[in-house]
Formats: sequence, C-alpha cells, structure tokens
Amino acid sequence: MADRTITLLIVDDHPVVRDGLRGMFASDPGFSVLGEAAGGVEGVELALHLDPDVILMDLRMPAGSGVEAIAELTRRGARAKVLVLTTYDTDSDTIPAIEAGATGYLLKDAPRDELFTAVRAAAEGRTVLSPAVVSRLVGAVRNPATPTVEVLSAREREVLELVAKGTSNREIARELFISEATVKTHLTHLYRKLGVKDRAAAVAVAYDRGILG
Amino acid sequence: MADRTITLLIVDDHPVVRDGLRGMFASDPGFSVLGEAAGGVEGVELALHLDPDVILMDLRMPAGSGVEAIAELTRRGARAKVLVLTTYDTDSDTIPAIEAGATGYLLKDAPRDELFTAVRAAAEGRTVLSPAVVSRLVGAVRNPATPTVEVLSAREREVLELVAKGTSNREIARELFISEATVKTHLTHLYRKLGVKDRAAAVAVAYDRGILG
DNA sequence: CGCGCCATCAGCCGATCGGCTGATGCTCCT
DNA sequence: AGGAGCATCAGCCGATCGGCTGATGGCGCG
Repeated sequence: MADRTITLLIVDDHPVVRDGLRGMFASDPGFSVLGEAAGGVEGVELALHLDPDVILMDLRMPAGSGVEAIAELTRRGARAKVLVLTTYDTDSDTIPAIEAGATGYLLKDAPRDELFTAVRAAAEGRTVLSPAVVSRLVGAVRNPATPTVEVLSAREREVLELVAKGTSNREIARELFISEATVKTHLTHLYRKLGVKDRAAAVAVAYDRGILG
Repeated sequence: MADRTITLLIVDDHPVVRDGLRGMFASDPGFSVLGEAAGGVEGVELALHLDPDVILMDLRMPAGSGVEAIAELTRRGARAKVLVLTTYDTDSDTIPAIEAGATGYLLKDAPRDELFTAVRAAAEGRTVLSPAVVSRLVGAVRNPATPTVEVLSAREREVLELVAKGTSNREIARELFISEATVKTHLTHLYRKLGVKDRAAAVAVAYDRGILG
C-alpha cells in the first residue's frame, strides 16, 4: 500500500494557508485533498465523515484548538494520522500535541519537499518531526529541569495573572480578599514550580508555556 | 488605468502562504505575481528591481521585519503600494506599519474576495483596512492613552529580554557593560512606552505585542 | 489516621526596584 | 545651527519584593 493516492484533510483557520496547501498537493497526483476545515471542531466532524489518510492540522485556531481536536480524534479511534503544521516552534503545544496523538509536527516554514515527504511518512504511520522540534524534545527529555512540568494551582494562576498586569502584592491581596503574606506564599510557590526567581521571569515563562496570553 | 493587469510582489517567510497567495492571484487574469521574497531585506531589493504595483507584505519575518522594509521603501520613494497581510490583529505593529507608509492592512483570515478587492483598491492608492484594524485604529485615536504606540529602542529591547529571564538590574548592567543607573533609565523609558509600571507587566505587554516570545 | 497538597496567615530583614532630578555626548533629520 | 531621540551616568529615597521560619486548618487518598 505504499504508493496509492494519499487522501488529505486540511484544518487551518487561514484561507490563505488552506489554499496554499491545497495548491501544493494538487500539483502532485499522489495526493488528494478531500476537504478543508477552519477550526478544530469542524475538523473533527469532517475527519469522521471523509476518513482521510492524513490530517494537516494547525494548532492555534479560534474555532476549536488543534490539540483538543487531536485528542478527540484519538479518543474516537479515527484512522487518520494527524500531522501538526504550525507557525511556532517556540510552542508549548509541541509536547501536548504529540501526547494527544499527533503523528508528526512540522513548521510552516518547511520547504514543500519536506512537507510531501512528511505526509507520505505520516500516512505510513511513521513519526515525523521538524529538526527544530526534535531538538526541543531532546532538550526536554535530557534536561529534567522541567520535572514533569508542575502545574500551578488555580489560586497561583490567579495571582500570576494579576502580577502580569503590574499589580503589587498588596493590591493583589485586596483584590483576592487574602492577606499580603498569603500572596507572597503563592508567589514563592509558583516561582519554584516555574523555575524562576522573580515575577518578571514568571510572567515570561507563563507566556512561553501558554499559561498566560 | 483602472483595469490593466495589476502586478504583485509577495513578501512572506512561509512558503505555504506564498504559494497560497500566488495560487489565488494566478486564478484571476487581472493579477500577475512578479516575484516572491521570504524576508524584508530581500523584499526591498526585489521591489526595486521588479517595480510591482502592489506588495503583499507580512510583518513578522526572520529576515528583515516588514515595518522596516516598508519604511525603507517609502524612504527610497518606491512606487509600489504596500498592503500589509498579517496573522495578528492583536498587533502593535498596525500603527507603525501604517505610519511607515503601508497603504492597507489586512488579516490573513480575510476571505479571498476581500483580498482581491483590497489589492485593486491598494493599486489605485486607496487605503484599505480590515474591519478589525479599523476599530483598533479608531480606539487608538479616540483614546490617546496609547500615545502613538511608541517603539522600543534596540537597547531597551535588550534590557527587556534580560528582564524576562529574571535578570536583576545589577546583572543586566554587567551583562551589557553599562552602569546600573543606565539600566534603570532604560527601564523607566520602556515602562512609559509600554504603559506599565513594573517589570512583570512590561514582560506581559511585550509578549502580547509580540516584542518577546 | 497519618501524609501530601493546598490555602491561609505572621514577622523579620536585606536586596532590589522605581521615581525623581539632572547632566553629557552622539547621531540623524530639518 | 538646532532639536529630537538615544545611550550613558549619578545620587537619593521610599516602596516593594523575596527569602526564611513557622503555624493552622481543610481535603483527599490509601
């Protein structure tokens, strides 16, 4: 089954990107684009109806996030392999996406050849990752400095959100109806969890990991 | 000169997007894509050689920012109208881009019809803005709380980057071979420019505006 | 019924920050 | 020539932060 036509579904919120991908694959008879969706929810529906071999999926979309869509498809036992195609390599979504069941992870900067190869590989169930993503993953594994990525408690996130707005500890205390001492405790805890030593760095890490923003 | 073929130059770092745009315009005989560039610097060069009617320009690119490219073209008196085509409406670049001389500002989410109309309008020198951008502009004008969205200097950005890493003023001073007093001056300035009052909020705003991250 | 995690609070203290005022030299644009 | 913007530096001072130590009560899990 190596060289049959590979059927595709494109899920991306940008018409331009959808067109670009559709055009690329139209030029090669080895591929056939079955449909397009502009969001994760629609993407899941279409995937179940059209049963494509491979789904090209953006991650950040207004109408249903990519990671959720992938998880949903995995949960429903969809046959399609999901190839994540995103703009950001800085992304905290890399690992979640792969955990959710993505077969590959490419950046949109990838040249078309790489894209074609990746889709064929994905169709065969092989994992494909951008070099940038690979090094990121290796780094994450080799460096357990991110000890299972500790999760902030709800209260800690609340405090962090206020910190990002430039709120002082005293003001945060008033805002949350707790004492300033408690605010400081929460801060100390979330600094430890995020591996930082001050509020500015905490905000930066939070943005990088998608906790804020 | 209303209905002659409109010549285009595409400047975007993503091959997929370039292909998508090229494909779109290829389907309409009223347009002719003269060339593509992957970055601002290359874009300026090509624009000067090819002399297109309209340049479709992304803003955030690794090889030469869009705003700089637009400013450069304006300064050199290029004939081409620049139509900014970007992913973000959250963007702090909107106003700088228009100030730099962009004729229009569209989001990539725009349907193709809107895109075509916009390019024709731009070719005639008319200003075209996405509805989302318009409301943003109106807000910016009506609310002078954002005093022309000042741009950070290179040095200020350097300081801010270190701040986001949790670096103290003293350490920043050592790192940049300047005195702590100077670091504080830079900070005070960038706080004012970003409209914040401490480093944590500065980092947050910087992420929101794409200055960091 | 402990153990862990969370949320809450207290006091102390040195370190750091941010505002204020004021100054110099450089470059770019007009 | 002059002004605007940038980068550099200084000193002063009150406000804020972050670390440390330690404590209480609630909740879920085995």
